[in-house]
Parts: sequence; C-alpha cells; structure tokens
Amino acid sequence: MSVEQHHFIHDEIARDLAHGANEGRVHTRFPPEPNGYLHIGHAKSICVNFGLAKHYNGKCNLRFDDTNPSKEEQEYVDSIQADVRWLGFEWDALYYASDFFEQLYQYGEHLIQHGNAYVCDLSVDQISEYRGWLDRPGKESPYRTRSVEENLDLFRRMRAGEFADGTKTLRAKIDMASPNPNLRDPVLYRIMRAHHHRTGDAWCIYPMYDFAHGQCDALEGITHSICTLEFEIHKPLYNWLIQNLPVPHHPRQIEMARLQLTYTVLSKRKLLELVKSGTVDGWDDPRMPTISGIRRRGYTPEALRAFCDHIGVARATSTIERVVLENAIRDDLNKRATRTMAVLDPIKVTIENIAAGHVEWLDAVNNPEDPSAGTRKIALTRTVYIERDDFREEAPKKYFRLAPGKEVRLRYAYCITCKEVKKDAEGRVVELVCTYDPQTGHGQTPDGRKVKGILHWVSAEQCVDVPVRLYDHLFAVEHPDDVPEGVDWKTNLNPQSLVVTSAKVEASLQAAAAGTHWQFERVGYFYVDPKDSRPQAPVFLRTTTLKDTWAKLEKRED
RNA sequence: UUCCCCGUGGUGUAAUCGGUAGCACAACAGGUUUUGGUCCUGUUAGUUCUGGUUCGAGUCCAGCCGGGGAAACCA
Repeated sequence: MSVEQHHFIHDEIARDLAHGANEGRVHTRFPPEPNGYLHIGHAKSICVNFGLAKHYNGKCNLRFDDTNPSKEEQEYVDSIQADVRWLGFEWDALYYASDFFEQLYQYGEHLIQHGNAYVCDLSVDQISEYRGWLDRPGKESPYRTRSVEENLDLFRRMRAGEFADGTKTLRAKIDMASPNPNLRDPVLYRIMRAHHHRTGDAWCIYPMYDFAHGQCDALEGITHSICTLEFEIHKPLYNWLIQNLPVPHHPRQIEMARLQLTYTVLSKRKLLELVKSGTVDGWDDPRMPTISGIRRRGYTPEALRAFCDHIGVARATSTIERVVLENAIRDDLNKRATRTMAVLDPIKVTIENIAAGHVEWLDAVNNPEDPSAGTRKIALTRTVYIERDDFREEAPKKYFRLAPGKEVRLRYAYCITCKEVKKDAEGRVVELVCTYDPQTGHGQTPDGRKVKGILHWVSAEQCVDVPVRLYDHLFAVEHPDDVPEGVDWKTNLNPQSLVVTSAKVEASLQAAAAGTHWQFERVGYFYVDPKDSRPQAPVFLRTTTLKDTWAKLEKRED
C-alpha cells in the first residue's frame, strides 16, 4: 500500500531541474501557523513536502508562520513539532517567521524607498470600502501619494509605537483596479500591541502573511513553496513582492488541493469549537481528526503515511472516503497486532459435559500473519462467555453462528451444540446450555462434517473485566459541513461516537502495556490508551472494527 | 454579478510528444481459511456535453454545463 505515487508536482520540479533552476536544488518547507493542533490535512502537506525533499535528495524546513501573535501560542508550537516527528520526519532547519522580523521591516523600508509602498491612515472599514467589489474596481487611498520621506518617517514611527493600534497600515502600491483583489494595495503591516510568544513586546507592528511568507521562503532558500489552492489568488502578490525586493532567491509557489475527508470536519475553527465547547475531550480525543487524536486512537505513523501516499496529489477538489483511512490502519495492524479474544456483550454458556473445576489448556496463535509472534495457552472451562450477537433463537438465512440445536466451533477449542436456552422473566436470554464434542480438537471433525461458524469466547473463570471505549465517526453524515442556512453543523454530530463499556478478556490482558496494539478476534483493533491506562489497569480504545461481511449481508436484507 | 482554478467508473488517482483508458478503494460473484478478518481470482462500471483541428483527441482549440476559490489590519 505504501507506494509513492507520481503526481503533477513531480512534473513541475522535473521541468525546473531540466532548466537548471536553483542549481539543481529542491528545498521545501512545512509552514504551519501555531494557532491550533495539526490535523490529517496537515499530515498530507507534511508527507508531500518532506516526501518531495527526500525524493530529490533535497531539504525540508519546518517554519512557524507566527505573524499574528493574537492567535498563536507556545503550546501549539510544541505539539506541532511532536506531531511532525511522530509522523516520522525530521526537518533540516527550524525557523519562525519571527526570526525574520527585522529583515522584513527593512524590506518594508525598501519598498517605500522605491515608491512601492505607503503608509495609509484609512480605517479597516474604509480600506474595505475603498477596495471595491469582486466585479467593481477599487479607488485609491487619499494617502497613496505621500512622499517617500513622509512614508519613511511614518513607518519608523509606527515601529516606534507612536500610533495607536489600527490607526495606520503599510500598504503596497500596486493597482486598485486589478481584477485580483490581492493586488489592490494590500496591507503589509498593521499596528497591533500583542505579546508575541517569541519576540515578546519587541514589536508593535506585525507583517501580514502575504508580506512574510514569500520573503521567508526566499530567505530560507526554498525552491518550491507548496500550499493549498486557496492561496492561488495570492500568487501574483507573492511574485510581485519577490520581484520588487532585493531577496537572495526566487522561490516558486505551487498549489495543490487540500484534503477533505468524509464524516469529519477539518477546519481549525471548527475543531477549536469542538474542543472549547467540550463536545470532545480535548485536541487528542480519539474521535478528532487531529494527528494527536489519530495517534491516541491507535493509528500508527506508517499507516498515516501510507494513507497520504495513497490519496495522491492533484489540483481538483475531492473528498476522500473514510474507509480509505480505515483500510490503511487495518492493513498495518493486521500485520502487527497481537490477537486475543474478548467478549464485549457476554452470554453465559455452560458446557454440560465438562466437569466443574476442570481446566483444559489449549494453544492459540498470537498472530497468523507473523509466525514469530508464537502461541499462548488459553483456558477452557465448564462456563464460558460468547458474544450476545453470536446467538439467535431463530437463525436467519446464511447465519452460521449459534442457534438452538446448531453446532459451532469455539475458536482454538472444540465444537459445541446448543441444547437449551435459559431466559429471565423478561424473556432475555441469560444462559445457553451446550455440549461439546471431544473429538473435534485442533480444527478437526472425525466424520469430516463441516462446522462453518467459529466463535470467539473466554473462560468465565479465567477472564478479567477491562474498560473499553468504542469509537465511531464523530459525525453521523458524510459531509457535516453541508447544512442549510442557519442550521448549526454540530447538529450532524454522531451521538454514538463514543460508547463507554467493558469487555471480558483473557486474563493475561490485565498486564497489557500502554501503547500496545491488539486485535480482539472477530471484533476489531484496540489500543491501550497511553493516557488513561495504569499498570495492571489498561483502558482499551477501539481503533477500528474489523470488516464485517455478515453485518453487511444482514443490512442488505433490510 | 467579476476574475481565477478544476471536470477521467460510486470514490480517489494515472495515461512520455496527440497513438490499446491503467491502478487502488468501494460494490458484486467465487475460492482459501479454526477470525464472516487476512489472502487469491473474477465481474460490473469511466474520459460531463456539443462542435472543431487531426490518419488518430482524455490530452490541442471553441462553446456549454457542472464544481471549487476569491471581496480579513487572518493564515
């Protein structure tokens, strides 16, 4: 599954290389703003940027786009670095846009001196009004004709803190009639007295994204500046600045479509809202599409990288089906997860022809995909538990699990036949009385009869109860963002996205270490929560279910 | 409404210079299997449409239709 795919950015880079651009270098960067936790969409960007660098024997930097101190925090800086490393990548250089604040300021003066920027006294509302509309040109600011000397003086005094927040901006002097609104004298600097997580109170003016991003790319020697489609309209400005500034290098911006996934939202604003409102249990809630949430859910970096390789890179907007992500982790865990048996919703089964107190130890395979994982002993006793869903009083067509008079195999043990069904006063099945055939060990039947149903089970005397959390999609619909006017997207939340329950498991699981992956046979993959587990007290989180052909068949019948 | 970008099976993504539309997931059918898991085999299904250029068009051109983006002192 993990095969690097060819995509259009390779073509672009190959063309540049063929023309001898950038001395044959390929240098990318991953430029997050530290204003939230990274999500799976960022994972795609990380894989593309670091992957390209690796493919061309180039470099990839990590750069924090920290130009807006009102939203950015150290907590996010730390989590982002941890996430990138967990994904399996190491940056060549670490930068912050704030490392370049002085240089950026000098570039601002350079633009002024060349008549390419001016200090504007218009208010936010006025700037917006003067900008015009999509189909209507803007009009020039009355401050557009200030002299170089006056602009320089004003810009220096802006830096010196002589003006109140929001009273002045530095704007590029480009074209108020441009069909691209980004070229209608965009704001380059604003006055904002906010404490910056790195530069403290050294600055009261901060560069805008457009003024910082391209110049940082240039200063870092980035050759290919990969971003998402919504920045495409910024490219003319990106290039204008590069051309009008004495930057050491000319990087090239290339846009790709951002990742969209069904059954989730991927906007930082909405994810932040889920966290702040307590809808989920923090950024690393296993239902969150954040890298930290996915990690805590029990996904592996290998699976996430395989997913990113698999989905491809293109310019067409598209939405990836959720199962693609799920298949990526199934594929990985199938090879590495140790098998065990666990019953989530038990029915007691009494095997009449096993004496009370008798224990037979049977061999069970730990991982059929990995012989080196070896075998373990499991205890068969007179009473065992099976899954409630593995018994029906009236078996539908093609149901080959247990039913009155029917025979099934207990995994790694013998075949049993259901002789009697005991119910409580409400008619709920409380116990099945069965007999086993001692001739049916080791997968054999002496007469060659076919016993198709195989059930997982645990010994009632040799099992332990452990807490289990069953996770499902956070949203009940494929496209949670698709809501009519005035309807809150949160109405699409899935009320069943978390079911807290317990399971009866093989006794050895009491010692399961935090951060280990298990397959509960016939049920799903589970991860021992690194956060809430304690020694001898593991908490099992369901990473994903196993594919369930029977459930699909049964659903189709309806 | 204006400008820009994008349209390949249900989904995602390939197709060198214009030369047999391929892969994966899903769906469906079957085989293997002490997990209705895994694995294996097969089937269904596609170039939005209309013209044009060409011996030949997914690819080039025009138009239409459809989708997305853009009007922060956010990134």
